[in-house]
Amino acid sequence: MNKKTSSTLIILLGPTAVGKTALSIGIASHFRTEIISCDSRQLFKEMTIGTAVPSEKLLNQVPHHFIRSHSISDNYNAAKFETEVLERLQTLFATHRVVVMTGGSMLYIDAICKGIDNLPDIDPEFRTTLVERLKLEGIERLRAELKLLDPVYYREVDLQNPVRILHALEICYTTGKTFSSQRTKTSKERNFKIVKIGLNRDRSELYDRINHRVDEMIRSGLEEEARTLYPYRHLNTLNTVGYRELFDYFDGNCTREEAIEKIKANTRKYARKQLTWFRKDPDIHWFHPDQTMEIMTLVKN
RNA sequence: GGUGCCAUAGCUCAGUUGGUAGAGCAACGGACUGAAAAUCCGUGUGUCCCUAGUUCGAUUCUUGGUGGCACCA
Repeated sequence: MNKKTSSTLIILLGPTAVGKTALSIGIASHFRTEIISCDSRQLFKEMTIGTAVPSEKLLNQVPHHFIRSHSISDNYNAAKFETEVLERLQTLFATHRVVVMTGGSMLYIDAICKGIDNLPDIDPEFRTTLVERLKLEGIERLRAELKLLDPVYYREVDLQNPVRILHALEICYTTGKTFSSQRTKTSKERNFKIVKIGLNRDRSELYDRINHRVDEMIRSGLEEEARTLYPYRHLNTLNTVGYRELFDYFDGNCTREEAIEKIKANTRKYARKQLTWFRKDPDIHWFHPDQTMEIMTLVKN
């Protein structure tokens, strides 16, 4: 076995609020290594309370990467994450046999494990134009356009989903080629081993933790944090559970109590969506967060 | 204690001129390779409070309970 393939990335994943942080620090400490966060919202330095970034005290126990490292104005996406994390991993594997990655952003995890197709960046102004056209002309019109430009993808895509239609059109117009011809549908090879550990617990227990964590966020000043971000509410990054509900309250569309209940409900919904995605991944070894002994036994081999 | 109103899904409620019932929210399931905490699709889960009648048939009408609310004492 050569030196490269002996490198191992341990990925700790699971629904939001399941209890990943403490365990990730435990595992990283054991291997004297560092942690890469895989969370599409904790990336941003402007958001802290609502994204449940671990406390300074916890973060200081082990070096963390990709937490509050970018700005909400950066126009970030999963492909950029893939590039940056792979670079960082190369550096870390030079001095560590094992690196820990933890988080619950499904697409971002897959981007690291399987890669993402090579597509050009989309001009934000062009996207805005298409979004405007969607509003003015309706989805039917854009669907018809996609049918002409890329009949193959038209047959595969969820025609009710405006985001999918828009993205395909963006790629067709930007590259001058069909979107379908640029979708490889294959996984990239990685020069390190991947071990996926999934954490889950009883649904009612998970929901209790989510509800309590939201109350805790409110006590810690989530409302104030959201108020400072209110001017940037139209950025995609702020279309995020915990913020958009409070923006609704600021706009007078609901009461404060209703907003808080809505944050809890939407967080529970998000956790369910994560579990739906993870369920179909056969590579995940599932545990309860309290099974530290069993988990350590698995990762040591 | 008296009078009136109410009792239907986990919650808020609609409805059936008598043929065992449906909305919103919650819950549950699914899709998803460049917005992904995004976006999109699907599913009704029920002793219609209990009891005795009338009826071919009662969640619906009638009797008597029980519980809740309001008002009067």
